[in-house]
Amino acid sequence: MAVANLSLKPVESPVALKDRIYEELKSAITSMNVYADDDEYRLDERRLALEMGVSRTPIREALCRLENEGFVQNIPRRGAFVARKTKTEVLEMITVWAALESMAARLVIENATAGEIATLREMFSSFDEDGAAQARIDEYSETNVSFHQALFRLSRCDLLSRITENLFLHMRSIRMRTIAEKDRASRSIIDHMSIIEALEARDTELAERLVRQHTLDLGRHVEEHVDWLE
Amino acid sequence: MAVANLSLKPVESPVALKDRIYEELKSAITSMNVYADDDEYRLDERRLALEMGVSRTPIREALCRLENEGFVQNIPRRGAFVARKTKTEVLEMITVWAALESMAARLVIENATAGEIATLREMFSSFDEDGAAQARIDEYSETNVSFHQALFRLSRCDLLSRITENLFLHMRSIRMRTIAEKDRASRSIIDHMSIIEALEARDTELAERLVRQHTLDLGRHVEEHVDWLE
DNA sequence: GTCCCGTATTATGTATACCAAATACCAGAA
DNA sequence: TTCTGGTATTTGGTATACATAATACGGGAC
Repeated sequence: MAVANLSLKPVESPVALKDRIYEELKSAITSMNVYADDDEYRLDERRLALEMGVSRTPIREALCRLENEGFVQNIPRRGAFVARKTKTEVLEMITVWAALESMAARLVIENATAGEIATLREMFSSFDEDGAAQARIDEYSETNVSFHQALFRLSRCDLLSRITENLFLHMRSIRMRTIAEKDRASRSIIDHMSIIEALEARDTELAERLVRQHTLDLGRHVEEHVDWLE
Repeated sequence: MAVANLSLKPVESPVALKDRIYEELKSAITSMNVYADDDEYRLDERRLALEMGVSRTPIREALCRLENEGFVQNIPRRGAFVARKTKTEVLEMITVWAALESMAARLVIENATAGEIATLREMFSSFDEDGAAQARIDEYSETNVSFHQALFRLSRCDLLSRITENLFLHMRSIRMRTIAEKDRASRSIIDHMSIIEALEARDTELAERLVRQHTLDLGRHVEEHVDWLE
């Protein structure tokens, strides 16, 4: 018997409620300015359930995941709160970030093609003129994040990307209050160019050191200039 | 009014059911030999609830946490299974480990006292004679793990330790099937001594490189010799 | 007026019930 | 005997109900 050779794609299984709620809450939390004031942001299960039109159960499962990822702090018998990182925790996140990204740089040199590395350079092509980065600071900030994410993608190591993804989201909250310090942009673009050059030259040790130093510099900057974290 | 100056410690809040279940399940999963045969180990919610004498709710919350940590794989509408890592995933874990531990080495040099570094050396004092490590391979294996954990502890970076803790647990399952390869012990002890010497000399770059290479070597070994992972 | 204690209320932790999807099983036909 | 299709059962996903701990509030005493 002839078998119909249809090219079928698997039907998408309906996404579970808890997963959609997780996404919804996560994006809500990461896009809010947690450090704007000193209020604690409480996440009332009952209220959330009511607002989202579901029962408490999937809300709780979503909060559980968010707690494991560090976006929510759950105090027994008290409830869930949007997590606020201490300065120490932020500095430790930056340290881990530095460790992971410098390893990513090594892997990029091992695994990425010259063409792929070239795409990194292209990302910054529109910021060539002096002061362009400061002038379009928001746009540059986006490119900045994309650059670091691309580095992880080109490393071909999923786990590295996955761990860092949450670190990025945490840092985004921090950045919301750090926009003021625009003078770092020019420094940043120089760093990035040096990193790209090291990658192009396939200089593993140099690329690794530059990436690490770039991130640790951010850490030092936070250490010295950020005084609004407990 | 005089205030009674009693030295009281906070009453321990009764540990929530879900947390005890989490601990119980985690230790059960990490101590079992997941890779012994090809069976899938199913975690039936109802059966677990019955066996542990609780309802399904706390079981589900515990499974949720374990899933986030990668010990359990939850297939929608199918149930929870003890997670089996693919070879790729194991290699990626080792890569991340290498990244984190080489950063830990840097921090040890920055933050640890000479006395603390000396404790690392002492850990291996009973394995001084040639072949002692191979002779008492189980004991050496324990010391081995302790050494790496101590390195993270001395780095004074909680986040590094915390992330690595789960990596260690995952690797333990792998090691259960790798005991056969005893010839690696002598190589391992030489590596560790070189690392300790670099730490004592406060040679950051060297220590970092040695630590990274030591772990990446393990990765290469797994890559080449482990054929029982999918 | 202030402080303390007891009660009421609220919210989390846990248990249970219901529903829908997936699998297993069985019967019937080729 | 084997394959197919339908039904039954199992099981995870979700909703709801109940119990208990924590907090808030109010009344009474000093």
